[in-house]
Amino acid sequence: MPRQVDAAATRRRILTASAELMRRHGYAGTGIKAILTASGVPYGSLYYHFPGGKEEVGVATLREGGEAYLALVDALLPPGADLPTAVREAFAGAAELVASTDYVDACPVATIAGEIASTSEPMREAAAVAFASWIDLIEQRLGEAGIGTERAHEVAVELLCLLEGAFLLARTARDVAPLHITGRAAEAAVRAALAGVGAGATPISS
Amino acid sequence: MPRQVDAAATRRRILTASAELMRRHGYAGTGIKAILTASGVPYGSLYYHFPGGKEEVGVATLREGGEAYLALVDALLPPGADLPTAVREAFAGAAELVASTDYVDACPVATIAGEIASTSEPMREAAAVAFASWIDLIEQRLGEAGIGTERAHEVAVELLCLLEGAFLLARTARDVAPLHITGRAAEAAVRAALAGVGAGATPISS
DNA sequence: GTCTATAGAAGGATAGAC
DNA sequence: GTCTATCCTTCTATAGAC
Repeated sequence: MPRQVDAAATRRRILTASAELMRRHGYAGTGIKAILTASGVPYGSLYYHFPGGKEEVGVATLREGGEAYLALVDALLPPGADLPTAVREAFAGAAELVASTDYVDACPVATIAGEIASTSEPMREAAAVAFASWIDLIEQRLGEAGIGTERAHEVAVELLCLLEGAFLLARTARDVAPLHITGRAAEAAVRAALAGVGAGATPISS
Repeated sequence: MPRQVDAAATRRRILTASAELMRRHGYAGTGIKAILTASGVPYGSLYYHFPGGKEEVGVATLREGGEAYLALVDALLPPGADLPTAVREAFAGAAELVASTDYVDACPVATIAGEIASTSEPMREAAAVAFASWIDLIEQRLGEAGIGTERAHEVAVELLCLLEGAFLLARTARDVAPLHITGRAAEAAVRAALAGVGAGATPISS
């Protein structure tokens, strides 16, 4: 069935183009035609794969971005990693990425999410799922390091907020300084949480 | 000269409508016609006051939002305030605002900034100026509390990133929890910075 | 599954009367 | 300074051939 293979490839081409365009121009600023032109896919094919039209493309784009970044978090914070160091390096890597792409590539979800949070329920939910999945994974890694569940959740949220805020400031100012500053703050927050581990809770033994 | 008064009023009506619409639908998602309808201003008047068209309206909207929030920061963090408490209350107030407006009113700059950062230089610069003005003021207040200039700048950036990230997560998840979590983190960050004041630097005497 | 043509609405902007 | 009429482009979406 080469048809199915082509179909999957077409879908992927659409989503790749959509992600790239929406990251630069936002959701409302990205036209279906622009996605078609960039992906080399004709009009009819898009509506075959995404009968829900632009909004469905947006939802799928957010989902893909969410999964991609979840894999990235998993790679940057592997089980058993030295968390403060890993976190610092993650922020440093983010700074490199942003600068090397001339301040367009940052979070694949944030830009779209901020734009449609009060406009499209399906897209808002997809973005919320993506954020929650990242927080859950970070929280899990912090928990494995001995930090209590509730505290681990708070620190995970804090780290993501620092990163998203820094992404926004860095792109707006065209300056990676916010990512380095928040990187240090994130490292400190993780260290502080780890320092509280010995007092009462059971630390990891190895 | 009642003409001038009316002119200023017209300009204000346009910017008020623009801010409200762009906060909800983003920049690209807000049409000139929608601004006209919402403000009750006719087509020609808008292009008289903003010859640069939509982009000039966007720049002015960002500028106004920046000034409004600068005044808000000034009110929330008055000179001589107990900073950890003031910061915690600021985040709590932000949570109330966001929830009470059904998760549409948050930062008047962030949503637009993320959308146009890679698209419109004039608007990007206006957003950057707004962010920088807030950071400068926060930094000044931290400095007045005895925190060294460099450290004060870092903490100011950290606080703003926490707030912006939390705004995004809260609006996306329709849940104010991120604002409460980051509020505690922000308070802790300020306390930690203040704790380091006595060691070498001159603390405020009063 | 793929492609083209086109409908129908909405977009930004301008001209020119008042 | 204000207002209306209108131009032209762009947008999303659909119909129907292949």
